[in-house]
Amino acid sequence: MKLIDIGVLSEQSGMSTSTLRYYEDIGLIQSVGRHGLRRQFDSQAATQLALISLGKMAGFSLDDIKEMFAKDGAPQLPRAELHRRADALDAQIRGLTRLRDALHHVADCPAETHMKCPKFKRLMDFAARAKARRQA
Amino acid sequence: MKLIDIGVLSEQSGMSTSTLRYYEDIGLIQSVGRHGLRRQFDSQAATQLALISLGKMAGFSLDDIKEMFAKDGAPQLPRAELHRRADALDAQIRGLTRLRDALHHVADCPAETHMKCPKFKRLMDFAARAKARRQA
DNA sequence: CTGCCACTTCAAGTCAACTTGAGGTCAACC
DNA sequence: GGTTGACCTCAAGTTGACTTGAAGTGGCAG
Repeated sequence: MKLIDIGVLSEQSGMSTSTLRYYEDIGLIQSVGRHGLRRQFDSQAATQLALISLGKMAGFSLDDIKEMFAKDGAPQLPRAELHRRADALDAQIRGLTRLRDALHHVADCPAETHMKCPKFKRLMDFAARAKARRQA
Repeated sequence: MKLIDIGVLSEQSGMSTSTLRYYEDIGLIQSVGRHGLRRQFDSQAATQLALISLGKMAGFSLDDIKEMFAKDGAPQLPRAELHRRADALDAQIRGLTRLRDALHHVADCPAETHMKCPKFKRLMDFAARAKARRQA
């Protein structure tokens, strides 16, 4: 297994070396050795960082991500919980799709006020309902 | 136009009154009067909060959201920029879809290590590529 | 008219996720 | 063998987004 220097991993992943050190501190990733003082990682670290990156995109906290995947990308949680989180993600994806549509809409709609436009109103009604559900 | 008390808006939106005051402080929403000391809002405020809610879901900062929509939900930015942001959202939606699939996968895949599973590898390859693009 | 309670202000506190600063180390290139 | 540059540690600082605390106010039910 060939090792990669923290600097290389930083470049590959787009995360600063201080972030990588921070992630190691909190136990999110592991280095497998040193070259002089410099941390060395194996190629699994790149996979982990990819997962972390996706998890952050989805709005999960680092703690959430930490308990979602073990260091090898294996699941840390019971199946049912993982499916539950995946379903929550689905709801979020639907919300984002609405926001994307709303953005395209306000960019192009000729109605002088958006609340007069039935399409926009539908999008906002959805947002209101989504919010109410989240609160419950 | 009938006015709603901050407490009612708080209940409707699922945001605490202190959050609503904070949002008013930073200019994200506007109250239209007082009943005694209590802020009163009009029904547009509910729409704004719906947009704010969606924007936060998408990972936009409050500042981003503030410049994206004016107080009536009208676009604050040039069309091209709004479309650009919508496209960025699209990329994010694709990433979240992959994460959702990855979650379902790790929950169910019988392979003893995930990196041995071609399906999982494909998902992670995507994540790595997405990250590289973002950095550029 | 007296409580009560949800609001009010304003400053300070909190939390996650990093970043920065000071002072130090070491492999590699000249 | 000296310089350099990217790393090292550890503590402290920063940012965004709120929340909390203390002290006060005012409409409304009884």
